[in-house]
Amino acid sequence: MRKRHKKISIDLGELVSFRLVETTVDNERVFLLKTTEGTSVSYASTLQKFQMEGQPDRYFFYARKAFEEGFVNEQGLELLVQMEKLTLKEYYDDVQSGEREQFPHGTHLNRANVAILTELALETIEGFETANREGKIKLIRDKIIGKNEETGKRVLQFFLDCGLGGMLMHSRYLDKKNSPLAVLELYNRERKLNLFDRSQGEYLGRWEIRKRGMWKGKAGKDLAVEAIEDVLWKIPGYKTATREEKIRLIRTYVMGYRSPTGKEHGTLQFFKDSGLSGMLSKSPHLAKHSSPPAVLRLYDEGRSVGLFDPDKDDSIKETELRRGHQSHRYGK
DNA sequence: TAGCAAGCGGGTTTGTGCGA
DNA sequence: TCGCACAAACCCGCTTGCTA
Repeated sequence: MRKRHKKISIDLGELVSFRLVETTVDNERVFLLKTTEGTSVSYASTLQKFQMEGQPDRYFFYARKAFEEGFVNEQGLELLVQMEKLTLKEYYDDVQSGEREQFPHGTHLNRANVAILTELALETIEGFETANREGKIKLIRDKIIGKNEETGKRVLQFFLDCGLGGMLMHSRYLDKKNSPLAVLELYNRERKLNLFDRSQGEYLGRWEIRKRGMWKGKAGKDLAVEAIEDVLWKIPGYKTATREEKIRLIRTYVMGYRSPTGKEHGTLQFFKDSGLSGMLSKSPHLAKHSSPPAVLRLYDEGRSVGLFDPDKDDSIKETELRRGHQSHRYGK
């Protein structure tokens, strides 16, 4: 056990005198209130120690008072409200069942709490808890990104239905309010899952989780290029292919794309079916909206592949893209 | 501090016209 | 006939303001 904070003696009602100590219990960082009479372990037993079981809001009142009076800094306050997963699970279940209207005050002031609550919500998805990284990615993609086919709900609604609306709205550790992407990014960071790591074979594209204004500005342009590249990387062998092979693969799998829905086909439908219809119709970085040449040119400009290199015979011609290039069709 | 609701604005979907 | 190109409607992420 290592001491972190200086001893503070303060009269705060039942919290007669205590000092703040950080330690690790079962590999989980927890905060202890050490009183002059002994040590209380974890958030739950701290409440027990001070006869505040079932009164977390009262405990937070004192913790906040300690902060306001300068006995603990912001980091200290965060540690004071750090809860172990078991305790959070009880609060989570109480909120879900309606027994508790909301999470105790201060719950969302701790980064780890936010990650645990996100995890508890995700673990309501069957198989998530035991899934490996790839399994988790698949479940996130299938069950909460985009419209869930069973519930018809999207990712934000998933977290709202899990009772995490307050957390999404108020936690200081989320980059944006009510942003499902911010929640998943924090969970990903805290759990070190590398869900968005593009160097891995399977990963979540940052563009897969919708965000307001996501296609705007330089960041939006970079994201668009990344999204197009992600989609092309799904073509077997594309990621490591030479320029010539890339062009051949694009002609075969993109320009010659046959949609399984049997409606539209070709380049545009390839990108639509890959989840880029929104970018196609709204990205301000496309010379034309929903234009296959514009999409591939944006990608080519961003990655310098040389798809349209006028000095090379095998380059893609815009005329090939303006209409469906029937000679490239496959799969029918 | 947490939760809720309303409203805005932007992303997504859908429908249709047009040209090769 | 096919699929690109565009517009409009719809949906949902996000902000704001209010209350408990």
